[in-house]
Amino acid sequence: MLFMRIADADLTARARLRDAAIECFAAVGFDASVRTIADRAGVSAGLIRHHFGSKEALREECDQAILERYHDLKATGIDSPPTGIFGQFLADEETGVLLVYILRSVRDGGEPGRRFLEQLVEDAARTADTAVSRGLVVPSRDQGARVRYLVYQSIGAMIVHLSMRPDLELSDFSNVLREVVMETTLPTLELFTEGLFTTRSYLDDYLAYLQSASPEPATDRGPEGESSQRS
Amino acid sequence: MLFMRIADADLTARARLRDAAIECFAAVGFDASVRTIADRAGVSAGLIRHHFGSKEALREECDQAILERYHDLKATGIDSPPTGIFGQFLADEETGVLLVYILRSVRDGGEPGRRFLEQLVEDAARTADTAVSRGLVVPSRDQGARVRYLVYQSIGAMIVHLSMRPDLELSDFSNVLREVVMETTLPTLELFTEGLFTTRSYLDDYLAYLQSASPEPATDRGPEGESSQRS
DNA sequence: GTCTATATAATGATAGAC
DNA sequence: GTCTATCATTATATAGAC
Repeated sequence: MLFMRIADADLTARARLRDAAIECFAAVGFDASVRTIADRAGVSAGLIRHHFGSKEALREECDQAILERYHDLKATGIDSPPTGIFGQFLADEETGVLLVYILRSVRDGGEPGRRFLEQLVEDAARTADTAVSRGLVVPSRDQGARVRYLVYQSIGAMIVHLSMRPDLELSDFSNVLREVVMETTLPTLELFTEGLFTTRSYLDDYLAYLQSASPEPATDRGPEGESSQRS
Repeated sequence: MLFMRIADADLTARARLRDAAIECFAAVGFDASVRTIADRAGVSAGLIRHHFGSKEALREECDQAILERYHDLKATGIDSPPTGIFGQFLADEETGVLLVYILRSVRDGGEPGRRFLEQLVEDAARTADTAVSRGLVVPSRDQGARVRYLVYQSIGAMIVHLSMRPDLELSDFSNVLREVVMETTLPTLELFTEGLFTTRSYLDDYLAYLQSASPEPATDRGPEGESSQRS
């Protein structure tokens, strides 16, 4: 049996099935068959029906478990420097599985993925607002749009990385994530610190266009002008 | 027949099947059944085998066609201002299908997606190098890593948007893409123009860390210091 | 060239023995 | 609680008629 289990400890078969499902879903996606899941748990496929009723119900329980683990992680998490929004995920292998599970959910769409994504956006919004109010981050003319944009890009980039590694082995999760961070830290810091354009004209032109299009552009920023930093 | 075809003109049944497949793959993903494809083309499913041999072979032909269309589009394309790297895709409905097809390919991983992605990175690298040499974009300490990072994020963010819209109707493709651009233009321009951090310390600390870790950090940038802009 | 009908494989669901 | 065996469904692949 080549299980490579993370925690096949003395859990009830039900919990083992749930954890095995989480690992399978994270590793190969949600089209992992019930037989594969049962094999990983070391039990027979019929038990899935017996304990959960259906594969769909099993997945819902997995989603629930992941959401709880995410909240637990966030509760204990230090608010790390905003170097990419997800540096805190890189601790151990279990959090690696957690992140990959969420990435798969978002990638595959549907209600679970949407809920995870909205949760991430919500949390990031709080973090961003705090950072702005502390003067660490420049304010945006539309803070909500910016944070959503940043989350979509962070998550999306990781999804792309993930998609380039088909059928990831569970033991490789944290390694791959670390690798991604290694590759993206420098560009991220450069972009966040120095920007990309050498001229303001692209932005200013667009702002002028917005002004001309609608009378009240609904900004939540102060007076127009340079990127002021309020401490 | 509710076909909503884009170009069901006087094409040979083979070409119609291929175009129908492209549209189905873009609309619902690559697990679209051969029956669905045949229905959309207005022929029977057996013809797919007759003309292509297998669904996999059909997909390869679709990939090939998309790659050619992409190259054609890029050949005729003006090198637009780098407002996000893919503003040129937003023209008509056909290019919308093109982009969504590529997004699905990347999202689902595998060799086709990898090839598309590498193509995009390659092209973006040329564009970025030109922009840097023209003094429009600040140079990076690792241009290759930066452009890959930017492409992964752009594509990834669009994949996330796409995943939040399951079973997109073909006629909605360009609308959704336009919507995405509307939502992301301001944050993108802000970030590219003004950056995110109010301090250089995150970047400088990381650079110092890199220096201490390896003797020759292999930068392709000039002397250290402020973000110089050479015209 | 095109269609209808069928073979084969995989999957989730289910029933009943222990 | 757990397992084995089977059913029903769906998808692709295939064969043969027109």
